[in-house]
Amino acid sequence: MANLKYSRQRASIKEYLMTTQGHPTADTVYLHVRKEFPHISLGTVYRNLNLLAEMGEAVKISTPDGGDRFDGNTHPHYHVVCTTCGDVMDLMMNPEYIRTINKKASEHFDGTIDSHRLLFYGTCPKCGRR
Amino acid sequence: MANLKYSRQRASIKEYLMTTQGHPTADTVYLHVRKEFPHISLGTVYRNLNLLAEMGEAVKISTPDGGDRFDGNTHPHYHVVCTTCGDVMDLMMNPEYIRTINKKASEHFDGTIDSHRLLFYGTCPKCGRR
DNA sequence: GTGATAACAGTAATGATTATTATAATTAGT
DNA sequence: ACTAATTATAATAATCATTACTGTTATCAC
Repeated sequence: MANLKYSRQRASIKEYLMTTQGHPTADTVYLHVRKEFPHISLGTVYRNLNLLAEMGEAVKISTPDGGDRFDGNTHPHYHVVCTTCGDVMDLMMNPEYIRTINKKASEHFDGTIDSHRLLFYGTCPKCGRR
Repeated sequence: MANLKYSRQRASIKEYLMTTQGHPTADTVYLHVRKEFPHISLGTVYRNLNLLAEMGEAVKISTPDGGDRFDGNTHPHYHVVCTTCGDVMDLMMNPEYIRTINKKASEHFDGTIDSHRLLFYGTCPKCGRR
């Protein structure tokens, strides 16, 4: 774990994830970090995003629609995909309830439930008023 | 809807989905249907699987790990991915509870929640006893 | 500083899926 | 049943997101 050297690029990627409100794709991160490091490559962005996710300093959000997204907010929470504009938003939920879902599932499964991925679909406030 | 012609290939794909216990990938379906139609192409399998899913005669299960899977069981239910063997199993849950999740999420989101995708991770009974 | 090691940029490769196109099968009209 | 119109097929090419590889450069322990 300590055998991970510092890199300006990774620091910049993390900085961007922490400050942005949205849930950027690797490509979006790439376009932004490029302003600071014009020669950064998309492969480096992917590698560092996955490194950050492994270290628990970021969260990878897999969506079946389009590419994966990344979130600097590591508190356990869910996400909503707006089916109109495609935007991804946070959905904070009681951690207690999150555990409850696993427990409930265990009752219906003859094995062990460790975790789950939950993604909501709906309409965001912006697209809703129309 | 009626402008959909019959095809032996699609019938065979559906037949396989209905009778198999598992949750095959497009490739697995391809390998099986091939026994009856040695000249079927993977593209045809994909197109018909998606057609069946659109018509509500099958369900597409998107997993972030590996390719999509398909299920002939169209009753609303969830799935568990065994983190040991990679197998995908059904997890029947009270439809009431499924609706409850959307309702609960709505309370924490300033917009509309229409649906959700939920995938569990755990250990299947077979891998568990070891 | 020096050298080992990890990170980098650039590019090639992969894997799953979708699009394209010419040919074949299926339905509909007569 | 015969022929034309329509739609599906097979084969291939294209796409998209992501990962792996290669040689070069930066970081860190000594």
